[in-house]
Formats: sequence, C-alpha cells, structure tokens
Amino acid sequence: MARKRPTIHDVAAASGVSRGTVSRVLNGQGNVSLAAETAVRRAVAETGYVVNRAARSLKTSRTGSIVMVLSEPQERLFEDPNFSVLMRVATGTLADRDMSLVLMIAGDDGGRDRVARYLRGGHADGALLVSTHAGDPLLEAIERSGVPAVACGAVLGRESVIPYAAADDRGGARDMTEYLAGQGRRRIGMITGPLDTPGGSLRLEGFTGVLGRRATKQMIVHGDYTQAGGEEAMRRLLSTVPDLDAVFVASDLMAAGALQALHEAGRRVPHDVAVGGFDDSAIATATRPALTTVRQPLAAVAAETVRLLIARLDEEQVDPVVLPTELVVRDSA
Amino acid sequence: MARKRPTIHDVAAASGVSRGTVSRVLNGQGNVSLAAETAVRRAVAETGYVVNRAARSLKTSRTGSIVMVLSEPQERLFEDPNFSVLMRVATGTLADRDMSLVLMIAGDDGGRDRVARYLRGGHADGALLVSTHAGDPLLEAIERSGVPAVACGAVLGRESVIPYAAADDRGGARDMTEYLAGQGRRRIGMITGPLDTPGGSLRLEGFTGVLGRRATKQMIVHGDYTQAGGEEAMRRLLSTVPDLDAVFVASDLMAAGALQALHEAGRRVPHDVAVGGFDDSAIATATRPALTTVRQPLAAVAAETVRLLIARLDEEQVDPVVLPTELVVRDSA
DNA sequence: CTTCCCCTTGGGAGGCCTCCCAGAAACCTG
DNA sequence: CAGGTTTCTGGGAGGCCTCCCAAGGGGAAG
Repeated sequence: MARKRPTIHDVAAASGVSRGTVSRVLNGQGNVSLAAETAVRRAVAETGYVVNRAARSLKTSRTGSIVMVLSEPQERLFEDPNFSVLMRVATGTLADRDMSLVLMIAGDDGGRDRVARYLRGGHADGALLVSTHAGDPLLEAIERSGVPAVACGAVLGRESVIPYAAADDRGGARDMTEYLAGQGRRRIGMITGPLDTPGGSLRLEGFTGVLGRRATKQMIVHGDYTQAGGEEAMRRLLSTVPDLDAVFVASDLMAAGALQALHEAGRRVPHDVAVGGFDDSAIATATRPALTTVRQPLAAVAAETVRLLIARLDEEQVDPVVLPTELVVRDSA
Repeated sequence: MARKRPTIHDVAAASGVSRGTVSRVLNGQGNVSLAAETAVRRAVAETGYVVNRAARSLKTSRTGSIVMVLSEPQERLFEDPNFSVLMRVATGTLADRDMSLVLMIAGDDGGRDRVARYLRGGHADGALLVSTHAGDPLLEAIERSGVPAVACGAVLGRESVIPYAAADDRGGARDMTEYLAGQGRRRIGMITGPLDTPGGSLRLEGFTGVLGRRATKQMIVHGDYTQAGGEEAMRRLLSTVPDLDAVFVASDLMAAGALQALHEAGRRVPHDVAVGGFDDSAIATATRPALTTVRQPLAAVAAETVRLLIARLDEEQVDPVVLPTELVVRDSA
C-alpha cells in the first residue's frame, strides 16, 4: 500500500550527492555548496523524506523528546488553568525545535516508577515538572537520572536544585490582602491551600506579611484546593470568627465553596463579608457574585518554564523566574 | 559521571547467555529455559538495564508511542473535563503496554502541518483524536498517513472511517428534556453548542426528538460553549420567548452564563425558569443554584477509546462504542 | 543404543542515521 | 603557475536492537 518510506539514501540518490552531504544539509552544519544544498532540498521535497528519528536518536543518543511529568491528582490538574496553557506553549515551543512532548502522570507509586524508569532509560532529553510536591520521592529519582529538569511553579525545598518559573504567589497574596484592608476590612481571615505547595505556603506568607500580628492563628484555616474543602473551611472560619468581614481564599475553586458556605450562613457578599480568590480561573466569573481575584500570568509562566528547560538542554546556567500577578476586581470584594 | 548505560550485551555477559536469549526474555516470546530466564531477569535488575527504544524502534519500525492530537482551541480544552480523564486513562493503559503518549496541538495550520509531518514520518504507531471537527483538513492527512486512528467523541461525517467511543449525547439530551417536561415545564428552550461538533448536533437531536414540533425554531439558539456565549444566547432566547419556563443548555459552562443572564433578567431559577446543563463539570456545583445536569461516563469513554486504539494497533476490527449518560438532579431544575 | 525431533541457544545481518576522516576540488597567494 | 590553504564531499564505522537461521543438546521412541 504505502510504499516504503524514503531513507536518506534515496534522497542522496535523487539529488546526486552522498548521504553525508544530505545529512549535513538536514542538520544545517554548513560546509555545503549552494548547488548541493538546493539539490538536496528539492530531493527531500520530491521524495517526501522525513528523517527517521529512531536512527538519529540511536546515533546521537538524544531522543528529541521532553517528558512532562504531572504529579497532581487528576481533579486538581483539571482545575488548574495553568496546565492547558503550559501544554500549549510547551508543545508549540518544542515543536519549533523539532522536539515532542511526552506526557506522564506520576500520580501513584506505579506512575512514579514508570517515570523513573523512563528517565533512567534515557527516553527523554529533559523533564518538565508540573506541580510536584515537596518531598516527592520522584524528585530524587529525577536527580539521580541526570536528566535536566525544570519545574512550572517552585518545588518547595528544591528551589536551588530545580530551576522554575512561577507567578509571584507571595506578591499576589500581598496585593489582595492590601486591597481588602484598603477597603476598610478589619477582620480578614484566610483559607490557605495545602502548605506543602508553593501556592499554599507563599500565598499565606503574603497574607501574614501584610497583616502582621493581626493575622492570628484562628483567622487562618487550611483548605485542600477543592470546592468542598473551601466550603468546609469557610464554615470553620465563621464559627470561630463570627465577626469576620473579609476572607482571602487561596484558590478560586475553594472560594466558590466559601461563597456557598457564606450564602448558607446568611452573610451577604461583599456587603457583610468580602471574598478574594486566587487564579482567575474560569470559575471566577461563574460564581455569584463574580470573584475578585488574582490573575496569574499563565502564558508567561509557561513560556518561561519552557525557555528555562531549553536553556538547560543547551547547558546554559539558569536562574528561577518569578513573574508578577495582577489584581482583578469584580463583585465579591 | 553517570557511567555508560548498560546495553543488551552487558546483560548477556552478566547472565552468561547470548544477546538473542536476553532479547527473547525481554520480549516474552518463550522458548527460553527457566534457568536462562531467571539469570537474565537477575542480570537486568543488577545492571539496571533499560531497553534502548531507539534501537528497538529502528529494527521493528514501531515507535512505541501514540500521538494524542488536540484540535480544540485551548479554552475549550481546559473546560472539557473529558480531557484530563482521557489523558490519565490513556497514559496509564499505554504504559502497561510500555508505550508512551505524545501530545500535539493542531490548533492552527502550523500545528496541523506538524501533526501531518509527524505521522507521515512514522513517528507514532497510532493517533488518538480529541474533539476533531468535521471537515478538519487534518483528517485527510491522517488517513493518508496510514496511521491507525481512533477518536474520543465521534468525528462527524467520518464515523465509519474513524472508530470512536463517546457518551450518548443524544440519549442524555433526551433524558434531560424528558425530565424538564416531566416537571411540568411547557415552554422549553435550548441553547446548543456549535452544530459541527457531536455535542452540538446530537444533543440538539435528543432535544427535538422528545419535543417534536414543540421545539420550534425560535426556541432554539446556538452558543459556542463559552460562558459569555451562554449568557448572550440566554438573553436572545428571553427576548424572543419571554414566557420561557425551562431551558436545556448543551454545556455547564454555557449554563453558568445562562444563569447569569436569567438572574439579571430577574427570573428565579428554578422557580420561573428551570435550567438543565450538560457535562457535570466542576462548574456545575459552583453555580447558584447548583446545576441539574447530565453526567458523561468520562472514565469509561476514555478507557474505551484507548481500548479501541489498541485493538486497531493489533489489527483487530473495531466498532464505535456509545456509552450511556446519567441525569444528575441538583437545584437548577 | 540409536535415531529423530523439538526445544533452546548463539550470533550474523541489517535497520537508518550521524560522525569523522581522508581525499578531492576550489581558491589564494606570492 | 606551483604550492598551500580552505572548503566541500564521499563513504566507512558504529550506535543497539530484533529477526532469523543454523546448530547444539536433551529426551522420547523404537
């Protein structure tokens, strides 16, 4: 049916030069006469030649692929707007370098083993980590494999080992807290994310940084980035701090849950309690009232992450990148 | 640093057998004595040997990877809960076969070209299409490449060429419409998705199938799967059919927009107007009131899609699979 | 005990590419 | 125009694996 795929030999024959010359043209390493180059390019077009990656890879021991490792459980993954942007940017940028993106999910031990084996086997030239938690055993495996890795979002505790690009969680949280305070709110609570995530701990730091000792222990409750968790956290907060007049919630999804709880408790938003979210995800405009939240520069973070990875592949020295966020004022605060 | 990666030769030497035998053990093609097998397995563990895929691929001319082709613009991708489930199931199932998943986004012409070239180059053993539109030029390129493809969700117009697994859009829409009618609603409108998507046309078919001539043209408006589109469509619907008492919206995200429009128009939900969504996505519980909607059997669809693909790789004959949906009653209807 | 057969094993060949070296061709320079 | 230098080209080697064939070894059957 489909006749045999043309090889570099066929191209060489069709263009009247040798394999070596064809290879040089294909890999753009110069020292090829214009005539030869033209002939080769024509022959490539004519024969429909596409390089055989396996053979190339066998010789160069580079695979031309990057593995994107997802550590989050699926619900969060889906909720994370970062992710689809990152994927788009990553596939696009890598494609420009003729590289492809392999996806692996390291949700459980089996998944982690697979990723570790994959890297150890040299099946990828680099790894792009998404939302990897502090202390994830996978980190060690990655370092041991010697494959260059970068992370999208800081990997707590490994900031110096694994370069990353991230939104300024701390700064964004600071902005939101200052905004709430500036609106005359005096009893401001916070619902954090899990503290072993950067979004969990850094957003909390931003919050306490602004409020200082006014951020007492009882004003802070911990959520898990789920809507149900946000609802439940809000209820706890209301019961310990009934005179609350504002709450900063570390993610929009949790904020949606918090709104629910406030509604059920008969508090009007923003009149009685102002609510600030974080992420500016799709859900932020779906809630009632629409969420005042902090927008992350997702596309920029994604682009920077990939840029870092490529720099690492080229063996350049790289430093972490932190990008500014933006306060988006809607109706909830 | 990391010393040279062990090859099959090293394993052969360490286990005292020949390359051929090691290869047979690794590929499980039998005709190997128990003693030899044990020795080989021990040697593999000891040396930390991982097969070099490039070399294998060069010889077998199978790549061990599947390309997942995403055709949707990113917003929709992100909104689509199907997607993360599909990814998880796909990576998991493929990993069991020691295959990996490569992601490509065919959003624009450049992307489509890349995908086409990738497939023509034989860089993947199969293609898994996600939400590919009818008439997408990519389809032709895929067929021409000869790479086996399956789709998650029907590809309109190519149902007979490209096997697929999908939720029963028509049936789900029918259920929802019957439910609304059963609640005594008499003036039921619909906001559809784009009619060149299966979710757009099939859900509409389910709706009209139940209501028959009661589903007049003016009761039906077309949306674009975005929240803003849903809001705008709802406003149109309200202006032409002011006495509307229910609306079936073809996606939860659009339904969230519709709720917004209804709220602004002073209609109470569900008292004045009942609202039914579709998808049971995360947003369905974030809206107020929470959405009554149709749940898609996402995990099952994903699993079936991958099963179909694997069957095709094994050159089995496969038929499309349609899986039943489930009505989820919450507060909006 | 011999013969035959089958299970198991070893190792050569070849898949396609890039790297590299040696040699040819072109170009300078004095 | 001769000699030296640079640029370009050809093709062998080798990367690691699987496939296949031939041969060895063991067991069963006669």
